[in-house]
Amino acid sequence: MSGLLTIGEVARRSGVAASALRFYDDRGLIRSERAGSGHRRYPRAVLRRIAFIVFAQRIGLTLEEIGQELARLPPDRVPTGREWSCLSRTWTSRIDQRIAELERLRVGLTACIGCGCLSLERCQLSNPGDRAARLGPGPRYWVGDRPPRDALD
Amino acid sequence: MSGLLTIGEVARRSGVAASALRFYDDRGLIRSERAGSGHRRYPRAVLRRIAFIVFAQRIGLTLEEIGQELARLPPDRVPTGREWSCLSRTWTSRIDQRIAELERLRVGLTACIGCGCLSLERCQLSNPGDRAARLGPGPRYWVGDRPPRDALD
DNA sequence: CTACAAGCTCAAGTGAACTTGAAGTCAAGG
DNA sequence: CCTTGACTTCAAGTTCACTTGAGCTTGTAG
Repeated sequence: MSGLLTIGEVARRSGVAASALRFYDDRGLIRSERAGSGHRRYPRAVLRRIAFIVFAQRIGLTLEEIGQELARLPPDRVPTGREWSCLSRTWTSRIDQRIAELERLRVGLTACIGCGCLSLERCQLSNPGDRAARLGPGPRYWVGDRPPRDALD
Repeated sequence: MSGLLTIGEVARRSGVAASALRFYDDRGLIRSERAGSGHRRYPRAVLRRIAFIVFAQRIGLTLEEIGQELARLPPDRVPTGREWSCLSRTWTSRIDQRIAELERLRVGLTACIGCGCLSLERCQLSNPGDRAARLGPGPRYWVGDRPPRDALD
């Protein structure tokens, strides 16, 4: 046992498909050495890195964002408490925001839609602090964006 | 004012782009009549239906699922309390599951990753009750699926 | 009557996160 | 030596939820 893992071993141990690992490799989210044969060889530490990626994805970060976080952390060292707590704070608040939204939705589910009043006018599921919850095009009034004045139904 | 709305009016009032409304229309999520000109005309009730769709999307349902829910509800009547509470229960439990997952992730964020122990072996972020959280391919050990016996790092 | 905004259809494009397939290479067992 | 399985690259395909664009028609204000 060389201490280096093949892509197949990493896939089996992490639960992430080999094709996905190659994809991450191409995007620079994980780094591999190459055996003489051209085959990828991963240090065991890659498993922790992959766990980090999967974890972050479940929180809701895109691979793009995850890449940025990973770039900010030390590449081959365990992060210090200080480094970690910074990242941790950001993510925690992101989690908390999403939980808050879900809780608002749950309230709306019984209190607003149930009674047939699901309307922009009477329901205040919207929350001014939540503007950034979703960027880009798409429906956003319900998640915090203000509807134009004539939107009331 | 005829009581019927054009697609542009619906778009403005709902905050959902006209192109998205046509898309929903094609998929049968909303229904329109047609003016003699061929232009879509929507009854005001469509706004409630759209609100329902947007709401459900934020909870995390796909349009496919939303279509099924809508099909089960009465097409042109406000649902009865019984009808509603059935749907509401399902969605509430879905929300609760997701919140529970996020809370586990938050704990993991400070307790497990922070201390450098982010490993399949020592961290028990996994939760046996959460198997169905994500179907299909993709990494799942961290969200509840059991890793194979040799996966420990 | 003429602009021009708003609507129509249909096909194709987008972006995220991968997966699949083709065509070829490498390592180990019999 | 031959087969089998694991690996390689690269291009193309997949799903979801839309958006964009082309080319055409309708409705309305001046």
